[in-house]
Amino acid sequence: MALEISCTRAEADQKQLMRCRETLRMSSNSINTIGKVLALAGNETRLKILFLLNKEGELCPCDFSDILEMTVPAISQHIRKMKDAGLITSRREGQTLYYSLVKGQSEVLEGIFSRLQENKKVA
Amino acid sequence: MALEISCTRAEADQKQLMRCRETLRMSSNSINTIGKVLALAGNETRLKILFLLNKEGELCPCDFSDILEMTVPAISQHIRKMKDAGLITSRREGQTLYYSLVKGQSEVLEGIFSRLQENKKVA
DNA sequence: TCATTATATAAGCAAATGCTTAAATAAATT
DNA sequence: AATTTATTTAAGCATTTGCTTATATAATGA
Repeated sequence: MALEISCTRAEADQKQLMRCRETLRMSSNSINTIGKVLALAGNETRLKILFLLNKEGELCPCDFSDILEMTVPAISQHIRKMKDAGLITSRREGQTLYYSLVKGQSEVLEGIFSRLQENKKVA
Repeated sequence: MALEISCTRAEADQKQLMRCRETLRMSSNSINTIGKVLALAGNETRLKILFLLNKEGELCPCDFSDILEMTVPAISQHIRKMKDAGLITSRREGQTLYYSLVKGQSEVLEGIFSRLQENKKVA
């Protein structure tokens, strides 16, 4: 891909194109960070896990396996991704690992949860 | 996968498991809808497109191709997914198609944009 | 009408994703 | 120490995703 500005439309607003590039450059860190959170939450299984953790406080992989009717390894692999991203954390009690949300880690997620809980139109 | 409750932990809270299932059942439509939006916005290219549309009002595929340094077909395919999902719409002016956000269609997205614009910690 | 421009669509392919099953860890119980 | 339980990790595989290139459609202008 060429790097120079190349949109050939007669109406193309070169200043707008430059401004857009600058906007993205300025926000690139935020976009990258938020994009990762959205990609994680964009999987239905993970969204359910996050939503339930928000509502119940903490749950273990075995619980999720029951609730979501999925194998424990499948759950465990989803959990790992979210833990790696710093969205959730764990506490051990005997053999059981209780997972919970890392609070204040994602205001975007918290906004989503509030919408889901209110059971409003959420699109 | 078995359908009955099967978590065998001594501490397993059967009422909690039932409550979680009921919660998911109640919110399943919302979860499904929001999950699709998050999956779309969870791609960095699409997130940038949505972000720029929010900021600039409307832009055409050619603009995005320039700004994001990607081929027009690549852009066009991302746009299609978001249009199919009802997140964006288009207006024709001669040969050019101007795309814009469908307002009020996703409050979740709007929340994300406001965070990005403020350039705050967004995780 | 023919060429040009803007966009979309389709086919092909490499990479990423999300499951499965089997094996490894770790803690509790016997 | 050996067994059971909870969880993780790893390997394998089918599906999905997101690009590429080539082709189709649609509008403009010579």
